[in-house]
Amino acid sequence: MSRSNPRVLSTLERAGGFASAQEIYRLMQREGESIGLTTVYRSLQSLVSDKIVDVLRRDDGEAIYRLCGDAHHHHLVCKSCGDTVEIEGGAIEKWAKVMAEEHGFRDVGHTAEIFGLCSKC
Amino acid sequence: MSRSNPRVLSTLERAGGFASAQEIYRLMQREGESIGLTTVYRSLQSLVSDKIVDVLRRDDGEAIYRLCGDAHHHHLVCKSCGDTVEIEGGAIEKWAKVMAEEHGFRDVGHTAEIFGLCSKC
DNA sequence: ATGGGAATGAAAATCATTTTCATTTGTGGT
DNA sequence: ACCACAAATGAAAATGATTTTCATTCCCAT
Repeated sequence: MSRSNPRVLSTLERAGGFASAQEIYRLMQREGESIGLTTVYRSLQSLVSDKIVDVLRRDDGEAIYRLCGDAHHHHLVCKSCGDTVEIEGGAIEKWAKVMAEEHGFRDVGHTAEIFGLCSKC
Repeated sequence: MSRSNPRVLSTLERAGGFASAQEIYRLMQREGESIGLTTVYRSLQSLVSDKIVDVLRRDDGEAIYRLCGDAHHHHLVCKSCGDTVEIEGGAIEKWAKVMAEEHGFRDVGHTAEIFGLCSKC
């Protein structure tokens, strides 16, 4: 396994806590930091599995990485400007639990996301 | 511009109203239909711009096309054997609608999936 | 028939992401 | 200091979805 390169995290923070791997890489290059694209991807993967950042997808399929708090939450994403709101999903937790029980599943997790156009777009 | 090849739409319907371009292509091949991958992509693009189908993204970034107005459902997936159960998600629909309204979003859609271990695994 | 625009698809190009692998760096033990 | 070994790095190649190019085929109105 590999641990995250700290400069990647700090660049993501500097980018406003929301950027793609390619953008982070370009940003670091532009600022004279010497790093390989591979390391950027690896660091981001590691941050994701450590639950320090979240991954979402842009409309064009590119992955965007986003710093997030540790509380379990869901996202409301604007498909035009990418603006994201963290929302609470108590109803979902309950739904997932009931559905899982109903079908004999255990050890369950879930994903849920809402996307649409925000008031500005 | 190009118009959609009707066999693409009928294959998407036959696939349960929910599939990726590659899947539609493979399905058509398997059933002996002669078509090029390019035509599948072009037809899907055209269906999307005609608002006959919707496009979403899988977690891996692959685009999945879904018939609009299709009664949609969610999935309960076993992370060990991959077995999938289609489940109903009335609670989610309501949740998504409320959350969207609360934050001034419109034209919203959503994704939700539950994963865990099925009774056999 | 025939000329022109639309449709088609094979092959090449693009682009994000992952994998490979050889090299460098860091660390602990002696 | 020195050596061995694990972890980190990054260049280059591989992968896989999607798009573009372009030559060919199809269709339809004249």
